Order: sequence, then C-alpha cells, then structure tokens
Amino acid sequence: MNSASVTEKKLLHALMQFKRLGWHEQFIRGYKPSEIRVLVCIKRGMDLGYPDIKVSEISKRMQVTSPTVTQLVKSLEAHGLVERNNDLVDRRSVGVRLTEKGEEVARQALETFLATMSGLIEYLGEEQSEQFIELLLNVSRYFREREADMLYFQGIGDDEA
Amino acid sequence: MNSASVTEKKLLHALMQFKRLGWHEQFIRGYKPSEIRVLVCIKRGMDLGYPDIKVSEISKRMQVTSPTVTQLVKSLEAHGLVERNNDLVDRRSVGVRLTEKGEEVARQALETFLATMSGLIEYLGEEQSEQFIELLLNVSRYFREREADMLYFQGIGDDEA
DNA sequence: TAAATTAAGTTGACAACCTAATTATATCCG
DNA sequence: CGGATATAATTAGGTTGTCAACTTAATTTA
Repeated sequence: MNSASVTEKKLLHALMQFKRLGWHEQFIRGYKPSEIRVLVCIKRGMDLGYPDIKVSEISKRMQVTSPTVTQLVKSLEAHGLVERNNDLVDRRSVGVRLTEKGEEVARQALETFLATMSGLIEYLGEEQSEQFIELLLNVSRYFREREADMLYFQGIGDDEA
Repeated sequence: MNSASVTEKKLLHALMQFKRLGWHEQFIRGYKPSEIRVLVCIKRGMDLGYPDIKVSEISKRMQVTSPTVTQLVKSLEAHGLVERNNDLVDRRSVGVRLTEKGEEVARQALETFLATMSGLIEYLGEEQSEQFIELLLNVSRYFREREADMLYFQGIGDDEA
C-alpha cells in the first residue's frame, strides 16, 4: 500500500482518540451535562434579547428531538433552574426561561467552558486555533454530507437468525 | 471583550458541531457500532500475528472497562462473529478470536472506514489532512491533561495503562 | 367546518457505558 | 504449605443521552 493508506490510518486513529475524549463535560455543580447544555442554549437566546424560548427552538438549536428537550426541561424545572409559561398567542407553545438560579448556573458553566477554550487556544496558539476551527467545520460538513448517502445502505439487511 | 473571546466562542461552536456528528458509525450490516469497534480491534491484533486476544487487552486498547467488553463479546459471540477459548496457561484468561464470518465483517467495516477517511483526505487535501491529524492529537492531549485535573473534583478514580 | 399540520408531552426502548460485587485462578511470601 | 493478595472475567444493576411511536391540544388551511 502507498502513503495514502498510511494517512488514512493516522486520520482514523486521530479521530478515534479525539472522539473518545469525554471532553470534560461531566459534572458541573451536580447537574447533568445535557441539562447544562440546555441551560446555556437558553442563556444564549436570552443574551440576544429573547428571554423566552420555545421547546421546538431548543430542539432545533441543540439538534435533538423535542421529547428529549421536554425531558430535560422537566428535570431543569424540578431543580428550579427554568420555568415554563404558556404562550398567550399560540397556546400550543410553551415559553421556557431561566430562573435567577438557572441563569447563575448557566453563567458559570459558560464561563468554565470559555475558560477551557481559552486554555486550548493558548495551548495551540492563535493561528493554529483558527485553523483548527476551520478544519473542524470542514470535516463536519464532509461527514454531514456523507451521512445522507449512508442512510441508503441502512436497509440492506442481510441478517441471519 | 477582546477578539480572544470571539475565537473561544467559535471554537466552542466548532467543537460542538463536530462532537454531535454521529460520525457515520451507526449500523453497518445490522451490527452495533461498538460491536464493530471490538471486531476491528481484534482484527488489528490478528493482522499483527495475534489471532487470540484477551478481554483485558481489548479493554485496554478500546479504553473501556472489562465488563463492557464482556458484554460486547457475548453479543458478538451470539452473532457468531467471535469465539472464546480458554487459555490453557492462565485459566482465568479467555482468548477471543474472530470467526470467518467475523473476520469478513471486520474486513468490510475497516474498508468502509478507510474509504471514508480516503474521501475525507481528498476533500481536505493532503496537506490540510496532515495538519488536521496533528491538531486533533494536540487537542486530545490538551483535554486529557486537563481531564486529569478535573477528575479530582469528581472522584472518578481511573488509571491509565 | 373538516382535514391537515404543528407543538408539546408520554411511554418505552436502546446503546454505550459505568461501578460494585462475585467467582475462579494465580502468585507471593512468611 | 497455606493464607493474603492480586488479577481475569463475569454478573448484576444503574446512568446518561437519545430516539421512535404515539397522544393530545391548538392552529391553519382548503
């Protein structure tokens, strides 16, 4: 085999290494990572001037299904980090917003994340960081495009017993 | 806020995008991704001249606990992709090896992966691919180093090989 | 207004892990 | 030798994150 094959294997290896990082997101004040992600998602909307966010909107932004969001929001509500309020215009909708406590947790989480990013940027250097960002987005694009193709293969069921 | 903060946010975003790629590893002939990974892991050993591999060895290489491996192997065995055989020297050990069918599935999976890698390399270009590999490994290193710090907070005692 | 669509929630499942405890050996050392 | 200790694998049970299938309620559209 030629050098291309070597690069392929190195790439596969590097990707596996990377993918298997739990990338540090466990824990944070006793809340589950997915909860934190919802919190931060809501906070981002809030910072842009939309304190209330719909479940469907969270779902879209986080790229998970709405049942998933419903569950997470329920749990966050139980912890007193968010509150729901019915939308008066469209009564199917539910507005989710952070409580003060939720905002605090979100703020802290975001800070922690950004500090980690900041550390990484320092570690890599500014230039390499920019490059890394671009490459990550490129690669994401590649996989996303290809994924559509792969679903066709899914139905090829040659199963046994 | 200076420009660093912008880079941090972009980086966070890019990482999230990337992380949330199921990176195409679902399914494959009806077998679970984790099963496939075990298969490929065993095959790699086989190609290096070690057809039998111990559970603990798989565990180490895949960086998952041995109960996890046991389960996966059990499932693979049920599908007729691997077989166990008792080690005669150390009777606590179990040697796992691919059946012919297992080898075929592993071969195909590896081929598919490498083709995907090959496509990606083409997509990025050789030079950028190399850069990407290096950056991934660097970043993995960064997170791993930092994770060690974070584990103190959690109490998740885990050692490396 | 009936039909279609959309928003959210409920239920039940599953993948991919983990920890703790258990069983069977193996090894080491007084 | 024989007990203490270490190691390999397994069993049992739990957690997280996610989804598909379905329901209910409300809204839009033909």
